Amino acid sequence: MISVENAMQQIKRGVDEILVESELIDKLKRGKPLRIKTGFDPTAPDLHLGHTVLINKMRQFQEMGHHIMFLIGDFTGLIGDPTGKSATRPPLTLDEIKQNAETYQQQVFKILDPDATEICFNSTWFGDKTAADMIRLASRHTVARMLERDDFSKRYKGNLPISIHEFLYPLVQGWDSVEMKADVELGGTDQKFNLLVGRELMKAEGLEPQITLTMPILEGLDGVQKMSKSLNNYIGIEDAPNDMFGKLMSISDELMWRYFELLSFRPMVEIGAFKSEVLEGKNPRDVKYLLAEEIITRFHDKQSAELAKQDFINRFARGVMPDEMPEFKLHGNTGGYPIANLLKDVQLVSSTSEGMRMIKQGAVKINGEKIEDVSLVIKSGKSQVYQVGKRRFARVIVK
RNA sequence: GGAGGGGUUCCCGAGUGGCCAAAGGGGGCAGACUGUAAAUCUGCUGGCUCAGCCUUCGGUGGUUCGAAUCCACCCCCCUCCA
Repeated sequence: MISVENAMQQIKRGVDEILVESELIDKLKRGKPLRIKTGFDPTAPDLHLGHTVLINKMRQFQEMGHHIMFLIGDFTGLIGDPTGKSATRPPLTLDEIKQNAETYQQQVFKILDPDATEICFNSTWFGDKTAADMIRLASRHTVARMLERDDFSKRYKGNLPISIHEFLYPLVQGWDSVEMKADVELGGTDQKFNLLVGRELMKAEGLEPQITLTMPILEGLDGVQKMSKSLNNYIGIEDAPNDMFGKLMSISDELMWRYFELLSFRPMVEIGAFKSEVLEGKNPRDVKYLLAEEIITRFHDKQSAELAKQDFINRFARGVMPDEMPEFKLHGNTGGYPIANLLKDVQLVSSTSEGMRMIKQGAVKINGEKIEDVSLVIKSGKSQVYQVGKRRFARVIVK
């Protein structure tokens, strides 16, 4: 095992806060593998890079030889985590939870070593708890303390609803730590409150309290709001290589360094070297290429990464049309196919109104030539390439 | 249980009988500029068979030539009192 000092240095990469750091050092000094807990709600079956910040940290611990416990909150999923929500979250059904949990595992093992990861379900110990048990657990915390939580107090002050069951969430999550005898629990910064409840419950049960380690929430493609599916600013780990490449290239230079720190497995020294090169005049785009290639290699493979890069350069740096694009065969009326309908029917736009707007704005091209006539009718004939904006293409033949 | 406030388009929020497909902002999309950067500027932002028509302001029903706006009942949220 590596030295404690060295380990701490690695562990602290990208971390937001460790509570309490000295306790973690003590635990590491014992030289035994630590029990590392991370919990996930089975709510979002499609993982994106934001989720992987935490998983990367787990992997790091795993590589150092610690025991990784991946907790699937199948019981907590019934509650719906109130964290960071400005509204009550609808609870999931059992079926949804089961299915999501499956998908979760498949995706997570693109980063973690499945053989060295323990998967836990909190229904194991909560499933047969009685109402009386829950009341006992609920008595462990006060309303005032709960309301200290940022998201609760905001909602409370903002006259927004908070359901009683949402108060149970942190308690249940905390109890998981007791059951799992966690040494360290990892979570996003928004989880800090929940993680600390775990600490307290462990103390109250006479256990050594867990260390809490929080990771920052990754910003989405816009660089401001957190990466999330609902904001549509995410890169899914199952996104196609070309999509990943494009999305990664579209982030700002500033954000790129953040992505390097939190998503890349390159040592910080190397990343620091990239930074100096850019300061000395290297085009940040070229460094961004490296990031994109690394990420795509991780979730697909090296070859796909290279192809994606080539495709990107052809398409955007040289303005070549992509080789692959969706193809459609349409059957027009005798009069032909009105352009706006055609664009809608091949899903380049979501409505004919939008199609017309796009034409008026000069965003629509046929075989690379801009069209201006909103009422253009496409006669049947050979296949042509239709383009809306810079990224949306389709090859269409009207019969 | 009582009193009061509120529910508007993707989000926030203005709108109290016709000039309302609904101000303003955010977000999004497109164009210019670029490295598909970012920032900035400009335009667009319900749908359709698109100079016209159709559907939308919590729900249902009503008043009216005409309703997001007025009335009735219902549903939901918040505040204060109990």
